[in-house]
Amino acid sequence: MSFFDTAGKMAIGSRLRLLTEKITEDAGKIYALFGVGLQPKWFPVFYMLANNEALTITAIAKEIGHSHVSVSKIVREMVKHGLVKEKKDKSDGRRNMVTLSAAGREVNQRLSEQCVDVGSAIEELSASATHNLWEAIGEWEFLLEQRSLLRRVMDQKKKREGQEVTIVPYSRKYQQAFRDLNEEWISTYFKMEAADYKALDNPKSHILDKGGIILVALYKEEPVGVCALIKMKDPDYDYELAKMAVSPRMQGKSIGWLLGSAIVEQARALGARNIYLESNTMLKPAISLYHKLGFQKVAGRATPYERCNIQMELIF
Amino acid sequence: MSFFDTAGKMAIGSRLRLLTEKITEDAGKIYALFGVGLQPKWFPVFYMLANNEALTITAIAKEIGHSHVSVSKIVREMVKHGLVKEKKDKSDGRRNMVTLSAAGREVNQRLSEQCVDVGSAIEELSASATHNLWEAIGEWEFLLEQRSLLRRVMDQKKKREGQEVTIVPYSRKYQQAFRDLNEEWISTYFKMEAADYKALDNPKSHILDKGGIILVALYKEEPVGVCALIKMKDPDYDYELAKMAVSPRMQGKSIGWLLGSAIVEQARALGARNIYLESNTMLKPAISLYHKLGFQKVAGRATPYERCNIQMELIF
DNA sequence: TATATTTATGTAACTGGTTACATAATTAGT
DNA sequence: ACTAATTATGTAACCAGTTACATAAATATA
Repeated sequence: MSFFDTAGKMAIGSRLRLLTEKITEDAGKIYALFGVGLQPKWFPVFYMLANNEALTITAIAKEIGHSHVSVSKIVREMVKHGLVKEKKDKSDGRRNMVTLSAAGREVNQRLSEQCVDVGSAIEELSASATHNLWEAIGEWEFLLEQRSLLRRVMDQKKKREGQEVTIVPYSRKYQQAFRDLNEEWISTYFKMEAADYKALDNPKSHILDKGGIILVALYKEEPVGVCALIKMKDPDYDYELAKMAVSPRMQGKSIGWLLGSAIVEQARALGARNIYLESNTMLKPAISLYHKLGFQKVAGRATPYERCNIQMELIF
Repeated sequence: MSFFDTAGKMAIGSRLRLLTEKITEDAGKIYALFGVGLQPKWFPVFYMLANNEALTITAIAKEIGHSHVSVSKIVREMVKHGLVKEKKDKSDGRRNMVTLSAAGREVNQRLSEQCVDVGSAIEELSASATHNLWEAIGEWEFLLEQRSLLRRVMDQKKKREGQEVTIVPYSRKYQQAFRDLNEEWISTYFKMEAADYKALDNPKSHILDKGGIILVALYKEEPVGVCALIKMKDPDYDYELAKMAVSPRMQGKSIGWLLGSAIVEQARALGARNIYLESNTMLKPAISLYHKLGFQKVAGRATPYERCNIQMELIF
């Protein structure tokens, strides 16, 4: 069974399941060996009851990490075997108070010997291993609690894909993409306005020839994001960041951040004192991106765009 | 959920199951995230097929540690999703050869990216833990392969119970036990003989008063084993080890060994040159115990017992 | 060469859990 | 004081595996 050696970490779930199963199987035999009339799967519930006067189904479930349904079933089985008793709580009609019966307490006595032997067997096992499984499980539980495996994989994916994104300067072949990517989000959230058509249809004359810049983000050769830096005729501001668009199919790959920081870098290289931009508070991810890039909200100015309800600036 | 902290090692199965479950759950979401049309539970089978031209159900099962039934089901599901193909083996009509379909190979391409990200996520996770779960699992698999958990617990039990056994000298109150324990095994395997009754009914006059010794093994105050050292009137032998009996309900606690070595010790203290005994080869555990105590088979001598077919001696 | 054993696979039923949904009792918010 | 939300529990159906048993093909053996 070299599978786990070659398949690597992808099979960790499978591997854990197998180990769990092997241990559970032996656990069954161990209970039989000690002649304690207890099923292994009852143990967590039984243990909780042995160490508490009376507990509700839900309380047990929460403590041992099972679903309440599972606990409910187990309790039912144990009642049938005379190990526990159920009693409705007087002060709360929903609660089903479960307690160990006399027979259950008697079993608990005998169980303690088993606990000792299992404990020392595992102790001995751990002692002959260089890596402590028990501690390792505890750590994983903790680490996964902090940030789930899913989250961690998502982050890795983003990181890897981000490395596959390249930012290149605009050229004729990206004109269609420049228009389409912008039209896509604008018409999703708002309506295309006259000023949009002017800039999107004539990027060269309206942006580049006037001393502006357009950058394109490529993912596997395909343009998936664009961003423009437009020269402003304004005494207060040198450039405007505008027409930033990222394909919705490419969200979550930091493309916006890569484009944004590249454009800011270019502006700095061009000797800009500042950058201005207009947006809408509806576009939360965009606003938060601008924040991360260093932009700050500024008081209202005139704008040709109806959809603009927030204005920001970045001072170098 | 402090359960695992207090319940200790007895709950290791439960704890492993919970961790496994959490990981499996996230695994499902990860497959969804990558849009690879693969169910997590298919992975081990899929992986094996991706790395081998064609495999039989059983071969896959053996390699990934599932039952063949499970593999059979998984293959059926994957066939329905067009990922694999089945084909009867021409040279062996029982074999069902399974291979990846073109679609399956295509999925394999996309899966590789996922493998990379999952691999690095787990790598990163391991790096931030001080105890290496992966290695620990490997070690446990190995150690449990060597000696199962059941075996280890059995050994612990024996050891602990052995420590609770005390060997005490015979006194009047053990006369009944001395008789009953011996009669129990003799009449199970053979028939009580005249010589038996003589010794068992009058231990004082027949054994002790003639310079012999009787030892009793107590487990929780109860006599559970007996053994006699009888002075022999023989030029060759000083003492005979006889009437050794251990309650069948107390087997597997090394009581025989404790009694035997105590009696050998006493004989040595009495200045014996040797010990003689008679037994029957049918009683395998007894013979092997005598061997462990240092007894060797000797040639035939006269004996009052019909059941005797082997004679042994221990030379100091 | 006929028969017994082993091997490959499938079907049915079980197991130890789960989620989804339902219901009744309690608590909170106006 | 009433309605909405929450909590405790149960029932039904599902899930990913298992074992037990059945069958057919191949191999070993007398």
